[in-house]
Amino acid sequence: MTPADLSAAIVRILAGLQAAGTLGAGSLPTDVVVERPKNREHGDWATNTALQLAKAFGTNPRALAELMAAELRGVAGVAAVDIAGPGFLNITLDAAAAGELAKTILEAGEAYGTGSDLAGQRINLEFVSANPTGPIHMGGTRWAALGDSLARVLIAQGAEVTREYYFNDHGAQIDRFARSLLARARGLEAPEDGYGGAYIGEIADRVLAGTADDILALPDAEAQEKFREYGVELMFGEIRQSLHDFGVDFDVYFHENSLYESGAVERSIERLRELGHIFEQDGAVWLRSSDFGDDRDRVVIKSDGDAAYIAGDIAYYLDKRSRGFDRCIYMLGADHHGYVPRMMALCAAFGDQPGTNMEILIGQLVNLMRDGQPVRMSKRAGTVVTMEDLVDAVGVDAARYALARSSANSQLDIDLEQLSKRTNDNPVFYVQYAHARTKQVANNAASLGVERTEFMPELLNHASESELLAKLSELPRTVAQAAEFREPHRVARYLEEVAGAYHRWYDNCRVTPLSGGPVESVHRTRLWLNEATGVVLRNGLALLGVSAPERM
RNA sequence: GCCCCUAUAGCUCAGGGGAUAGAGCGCCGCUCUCCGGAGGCGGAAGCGUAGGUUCGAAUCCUACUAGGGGCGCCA
Repeated sequence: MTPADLSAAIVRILAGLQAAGTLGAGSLPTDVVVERPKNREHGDWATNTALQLAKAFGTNPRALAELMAAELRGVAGVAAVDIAGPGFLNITLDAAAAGELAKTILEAGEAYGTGSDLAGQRINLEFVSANPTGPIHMGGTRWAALGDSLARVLIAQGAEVTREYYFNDHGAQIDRFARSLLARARGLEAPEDGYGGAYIGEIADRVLAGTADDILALPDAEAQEKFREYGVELMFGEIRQSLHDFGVDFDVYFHENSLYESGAVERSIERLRELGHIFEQDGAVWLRSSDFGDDRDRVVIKSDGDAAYIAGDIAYYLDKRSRGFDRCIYMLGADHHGYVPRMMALCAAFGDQPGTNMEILIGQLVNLMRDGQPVRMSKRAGTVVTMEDLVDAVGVDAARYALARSSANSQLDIDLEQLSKRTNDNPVFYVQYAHARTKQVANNAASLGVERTEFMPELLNHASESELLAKLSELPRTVAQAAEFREPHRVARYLEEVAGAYHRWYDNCRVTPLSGGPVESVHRTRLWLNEATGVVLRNGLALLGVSAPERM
């Protein structure tokens, strides 16, 4: 008996009451929320359904609660139903019905926690998309952790997800990058508007070492082109490697330049022109984005004939849609939030639904802190702190967990001291240790002959077992909400609660008998609960891309 | 000036209309004759301000204050 089972039972009861004429006409909910009450004196589960629906059914909350309670008491596994306050229903299960969950979880295994809310949806999830002009900095790192985890959560809800990286290999920033490489190779200062980190020297050296001809002997324009061609390739290789080492691999690395080479940019602008949303003024080509909620119109082709940045986005969006994606989710940094209205406008200009076909998530900035001061310098990049810096300092698990455990729309300060020097005082270790402990307990149980040969769920009746079971039952709902709200951090917070409940259970309920004592049914049954906790922690950590070690 | 995000414990953050607002860290106590004490138990400590909606607001709305970010024919 899980909260989901109770919820379904309540929906059936309401329908039954209405069919019997006991309730007036009123639209029935398809799902009601059943929650663990904060105060254990209020039972195992509680719902405020009667308070919320009474008005719609033309009755008062207390009366509706009475009707529902009478029916609920007849549901198998329900031990008691009380009505409290203005109309809360407090439900107590019998221990066996609650304990059954341990077996359910073990039978489901890796599938426990998955759902089908998003079944059939084809989602394109674009994140990171950092320019290949330098290493990935903290903003991109946060998106890598959060985006990859979101992808996993969406997949767990049945969506078909393509992780995509938009590779901006076209335009002025790349030119500056190439000029910077060339200048460094010639022993000159970086250009005024160029890039100056130590990595520029490294890349420049590798370009020189990797090309047979003496490209420094070429005229500037040709030499710069060589540095652009090979330098971008090398930089991008490094970015891919950093991401891979971070546990993030994209299904598609999309090259902006390909949109220009294939003519997709011209074709997409032509399409908008046919739809009547393009006009020309002052020698430039404009998108009438103000017709679609943007605060002004936007230049698509500049008066000098070059494409503006948005031209690539127009073509890219159309390309994603033509590849069959119902939803295109973009994860952007806070410094790009001003770009959102024009993106939504171009979506609408194509006749699509902003917010549905196109969804944009904005992530606030993240600061690395050390000794209470922001860390701004990176050895390699010169100015920004990179993904590699963070991983070097704290490791992949701690880095990903720290970045994924907070909501994207709050700014985040990450304390390197807490994550590195005192690693055992870190939330990720609290969770990972709980998982390792389930393994240790299982090993001890095996060596003492405790096996899962019998399962008597009514023996899981200690208060700490009730708490643990209740917490384990919430994984499916947590994952579903994380997917619905695009908030994978919910999974991390949930796991911390599971870990706490497990540690408390461990201190109260032994899986192995005291030395010399007989192995009893209760030990064998508790082993199921121990294993079920391991499954939940493992499945949850997997959604965050964090390892579940068997020992620490 | 306009737009976006944020304001909850000493710190970093959860809490998407419900009952006594939580976690980790830090601080003060306690806890091991038996599954790893990297644990557990107890304590001190908090919703920026002012209104509004509601039976009920940390949560929704408005104003204000404070912090961060953004407002190019840059990318």
